[in-house]
Amino acid sequence: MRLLVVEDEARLAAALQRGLQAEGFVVDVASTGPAGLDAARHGGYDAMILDVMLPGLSGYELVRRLRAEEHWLPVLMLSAKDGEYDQADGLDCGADDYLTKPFSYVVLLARLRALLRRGAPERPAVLAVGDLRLDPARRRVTRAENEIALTAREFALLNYLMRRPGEVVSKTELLDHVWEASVETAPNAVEVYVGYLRRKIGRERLETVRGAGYRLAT
Amino acid sequence: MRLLVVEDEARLAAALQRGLQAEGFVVDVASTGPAGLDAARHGGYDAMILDVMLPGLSGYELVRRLRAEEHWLPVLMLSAKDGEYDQADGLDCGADDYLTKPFSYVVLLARLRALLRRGAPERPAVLAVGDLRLDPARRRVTRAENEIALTAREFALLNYLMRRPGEVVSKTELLDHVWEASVETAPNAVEVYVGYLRRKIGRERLETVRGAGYRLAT
DNA sequence: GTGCCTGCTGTGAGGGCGCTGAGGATGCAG
DNA sequence: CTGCATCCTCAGCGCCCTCACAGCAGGCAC
Repeated sequence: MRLLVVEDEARLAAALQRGLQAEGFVVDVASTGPAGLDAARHGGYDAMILDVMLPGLSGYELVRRLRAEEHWLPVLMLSAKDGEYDQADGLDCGADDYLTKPFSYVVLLARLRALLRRGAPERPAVLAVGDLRLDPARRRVTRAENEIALTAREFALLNYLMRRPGEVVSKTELLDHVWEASVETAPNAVEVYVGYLRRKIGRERLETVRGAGYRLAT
Repeated sequence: MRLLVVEDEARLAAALQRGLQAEGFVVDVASTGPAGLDAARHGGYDAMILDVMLPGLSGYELVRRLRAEEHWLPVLMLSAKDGEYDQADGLDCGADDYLTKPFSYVVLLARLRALLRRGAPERPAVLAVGDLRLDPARRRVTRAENEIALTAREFALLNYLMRRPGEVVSKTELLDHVWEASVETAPNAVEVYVGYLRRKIGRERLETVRGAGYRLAT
């Protein structure tokens, strides 16, 4: 986990760096607004801790520019309670969370972890066969990184086949599981939808086993 | 551990103070709403025990204001069972736990310790998806820094969707979580409110997945 | 080659699904 | 009470999905 700390007060910056490194983070520090913006743009960080009062460019303005450029890096903002700035501004300009100085280190860590957890949602439930990927939760299918649009029935069919890669699945089994058991559907419907699927995921990925059923090539 | 007790009934306040001090806590007492709010703002307490019925400012309102000012002090609320107030309201306005009078002192202590163990609650300060931001505590939504006015239902719907960005959420799931489970609501209501939301947050942000549900674009 | 069977696909009808405008019901503020 | 906001139902509409049908292609047995 890589963090960027943008803070001009040297002692606080050093303390944060040391503390966060002790927690196992990789921490870079920038001490001016422009330097921070540059680092955030190019650095591939997982989150940024950002002071409001900075030389050269305020923290608000920094986030605003970052967001304007379509960077959605999670930002935890540190704002001084007194003075003209207030927390509402911090949120409105695009920060994800904020903390008022003085803050407890434990709280900072908790908020930071919450931010990171949100930032990188783990989704292990993705089916993959060859270069085909199917994400049931997002209802998304990609082939070699390209998204493929499927109808509900097509998706259900592919979903079933991808859970049995390499196996031959009979037409009646598909009718039972992909179609409602209640209504009688002609077996030809399966052939039709296999056809649709082939056009979208690639003809060769879905083999016909004559007299037996279909097999998803691994 | 420093505690703030906000309770206008003198005998109960005194009893609490004595009991909790015996447990090793440092206990301050405020006897009106405004005094309690002031103390909570500036006192650096680890938790607050708060009566609902207070002169000057109700407990609900007190917590609401506290949260609006971004103070996340753990709050244990004491509500009278009868009367117009109920527990749901207490939770909705930002309390962390509640107890109905009359309560056992042992239970109060247990709940209090649980609250303190949890510590400074890591609140999802802001949900962010793209340039959309939703602040549950303040009930505010902004898009690219512009505030968007939402009705209660619209807000609840967006709130739920923003916790599952990119995932497809079915209409029945939305009915279960955004609408009251008790009353039967037509699935069409979801469609209607999705329509309202789209007009406010941008048509393209809320995709329809035919036959499956809706997805908030990431 | 001929006949048969299995599977493929273009076409088109039917209908399910989702969107929207209108309006009634309810609650709240003035 | 009046006016307004919100919630939700209803009905109509349009589109896309679904699937039956029928003709065609290709494999297999003889």
